[in-house]
Amino acid sequence: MVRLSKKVEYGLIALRHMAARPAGEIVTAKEVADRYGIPYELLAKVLQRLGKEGMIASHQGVRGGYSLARDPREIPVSAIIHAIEGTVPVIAQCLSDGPDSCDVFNLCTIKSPLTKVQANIERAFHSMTLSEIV
Amino acid sequence: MVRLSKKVEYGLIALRHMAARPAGEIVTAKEVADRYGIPYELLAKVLQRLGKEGMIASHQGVRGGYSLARDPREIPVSAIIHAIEGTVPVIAQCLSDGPDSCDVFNLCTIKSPLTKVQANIERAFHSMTLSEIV
DNA sequence: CCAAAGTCGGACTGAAATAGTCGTATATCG
DNA sequence: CGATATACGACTATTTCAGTCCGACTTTGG
Repeated sequence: MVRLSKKVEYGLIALRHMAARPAGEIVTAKEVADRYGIPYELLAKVLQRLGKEGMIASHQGVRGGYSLARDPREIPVSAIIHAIEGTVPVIAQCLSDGPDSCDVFNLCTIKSPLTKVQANIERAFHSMTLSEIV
Repeated sequence: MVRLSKKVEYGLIALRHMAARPAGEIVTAKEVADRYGIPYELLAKVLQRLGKEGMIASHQGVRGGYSLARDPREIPVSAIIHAIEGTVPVIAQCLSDGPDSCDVFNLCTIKSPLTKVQANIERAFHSMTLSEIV
């Protein structure tokens, strides 16, 4: 399968929600969760993560919440995915770095052609910004 | 994560292996499994699947095995993925048809923009054929 | 005919990733 | 102080994926 995680979907929905209203306006996690039927606790974690990555600004306390930290036109979808998942999405195991890379795949004959496809996919995610998610 | 399954990787390796030798030559599952260190039983299933989908021809019996059924230049990678996974890879849950489609995602604001990304990814897989996997 | 070498195909198990929950701490405002 | 937020880690449940096992069928060759 080639599929984004629910976390990423939720993150995109929340960010879009913020982008669709006046810049700087504060939105709470609960508000978004209720609005879109997303489990609150899970969304909260996603937003915390996005906060840590500098994608959104967090405001604690009683009138707190989150607000977009950047211009939606300058936030590519790829950055959102990366912020939430931590790792860069890699199409096939034999392309990944680190210890779990090619153990079986020393003999892997597929590696180099797949890097091209990989590049295409990354471009697809990189060329779309939050502002385009209308 | 955005990643192909092992089955697809194994399938690609096997098909490439066949494409790299004289057309019509018969190759056994065991042969490929040994050559690339792939679990035999799993590869066998993948090849069975590819056979059912008409991607390769199966030959039963003692001198049996598999052979490519089509010109490698006419087999796009997308067809291979589709044959093995059964379903079309869909980037996000809200894009899929059927019962598990939008239950939470009626309110999903992300659907239409993601279809564009989806189309890009499909194009990436569609534009590469087996013959290009050198 | 029969045995060996193949494919065919479903049921099963184990491991790992993902989704979701819970509890508690901390900050802020009125 | 008390209500309302975020912060954060530990825990559980669910699903998906990888891999295994087993029995059946098919063909070739002796």
